[in-house]
Amino acid sequence: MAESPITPREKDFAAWYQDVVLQGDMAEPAEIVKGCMVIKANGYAVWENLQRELDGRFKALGHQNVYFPLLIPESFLKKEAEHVEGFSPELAVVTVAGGKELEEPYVIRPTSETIVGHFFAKWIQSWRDLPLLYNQWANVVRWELRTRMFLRTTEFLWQEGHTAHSNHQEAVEEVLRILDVYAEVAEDIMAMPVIKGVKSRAEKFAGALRSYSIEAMMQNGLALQAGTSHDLGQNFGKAFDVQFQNKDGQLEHVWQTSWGVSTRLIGGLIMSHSDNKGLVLPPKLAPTKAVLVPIYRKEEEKGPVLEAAHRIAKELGAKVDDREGQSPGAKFFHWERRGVPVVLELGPRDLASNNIVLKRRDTGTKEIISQSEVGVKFATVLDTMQKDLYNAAKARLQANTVVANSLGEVEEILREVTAEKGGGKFVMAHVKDDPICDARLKEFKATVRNIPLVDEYDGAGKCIVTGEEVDRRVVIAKSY
RNA sequence: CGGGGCGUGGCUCAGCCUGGUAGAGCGCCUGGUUCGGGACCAGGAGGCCGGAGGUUCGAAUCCUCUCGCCCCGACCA
Repeated sequence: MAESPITPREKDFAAWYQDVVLQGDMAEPAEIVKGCMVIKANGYAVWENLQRELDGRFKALGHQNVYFPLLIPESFLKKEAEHVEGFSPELAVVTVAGGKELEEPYVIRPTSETIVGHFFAKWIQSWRDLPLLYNQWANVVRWELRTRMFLRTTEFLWQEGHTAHSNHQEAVEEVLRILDVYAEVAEDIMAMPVIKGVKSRAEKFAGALRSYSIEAMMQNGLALQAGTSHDLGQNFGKAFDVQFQNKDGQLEHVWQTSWGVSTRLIGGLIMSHSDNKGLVLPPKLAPTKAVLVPIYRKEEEKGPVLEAAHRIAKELGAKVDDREGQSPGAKFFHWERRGVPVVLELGPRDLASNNIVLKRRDTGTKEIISQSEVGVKFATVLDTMQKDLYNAAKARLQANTVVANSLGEVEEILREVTAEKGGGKFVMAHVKDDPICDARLKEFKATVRNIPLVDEYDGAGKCIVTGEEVDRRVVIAKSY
């Protein structure tokens, strides 16, 4: 990757984002495959870290990993009416295989509820078989009309949880438990504050009874749906005849859930923290937490500097950038744009004074510290940086969240921010959960992001569209 | 899928209007001097101009089609 300038964020947010992804060596468009991307080593390492965090939490809650086929018989999609309606426009279908036209085409999975339903029906007979708690790490394909790296690509990586329960309450508890896991990973690991809530009926997953989401705000004020958890009710249970015999000997359809987060999280991560110098990664997710740049001018300085550099780097688990023929300055820029949280400088002056220079990626502040304290200081800085990134994002979310009490006010606020290069705000207003209301908001190119689980505002009020009483304000925003 | 923009060495782009067989800067390779925020000198490698047709004696340049990327919209994690 040649290192080129990064478009300033305030000049063109979309161009900035793309530059950061490219210059941070996270991914690049797979220009030979429409709408797809190559996730590069630096990006994939972040995904692996996210996988590790999520997978451990899923397993701690009793889930097991499984793997279902990539190809799904086309007829499966049609078994749940709303599901097929929601997904058919974005399906990729295999009609020829082995040189022959297939009798029944396969769709490449856009999600796996249908094929999971089929197998759940085989595996579940008794209430003793429940709950079934599965997760799968997989790729899916959705033929999108417009793509952006990480945020929306034709193929993407995700995890999809699929569970079956003997009653609705237990399923709902599962849905909310997972939503908490998502929020925890987003906030504690990604340093990305989110709002947990219920999707409006108009925005819910095709085939679900209810969808829940975590919504994050990007640096331009647009919303990003960062994770979803669905209460599928008995819809798929009925469509695929997933039945169990209850304790009374009666046959019942199971209650299912499904939930997922994808590589989109990486897009959210980038748009939450990065700056005009490039990528900024929170310490807990950064593949490389620190790089040490050795500095020497005379040949006789080289040996001692490198020796000390490797000794200190080993102690910290840092990487030494000992490439020849690159000036220290060039190295600083290189690691800066790749989002490495801490860059250490060690030169003859430091050797003489037993010091080392430590620089934070987020604030850009340099600190000269004693070599004997570097271990403790390093850990503290990573910890502080993790917290500071979260706090900054949280402050931005709060600063850009406003209250509106009429449709006109919502329009006004959104029009104002949109005028500034496609920016956005979160507008809190009373809106009834009715597709008619969603449709009105769509006129402002905004949607109900979700109805927060926790009401941080002033309780009930009258819907700004219908005038009917609703119990709390919802989040309205333009979104990715 | 509609509207707009863009595809020329690895990267950023000039050349196209007015056809004559390809350039610059950066990067890369070799050697040397450098090294505390993008070093310098010398030498060198690298491009059938996104692809396919057409017009022409001759096409990066003109025409048609096509593929991809970016932006705006409609659809969506």
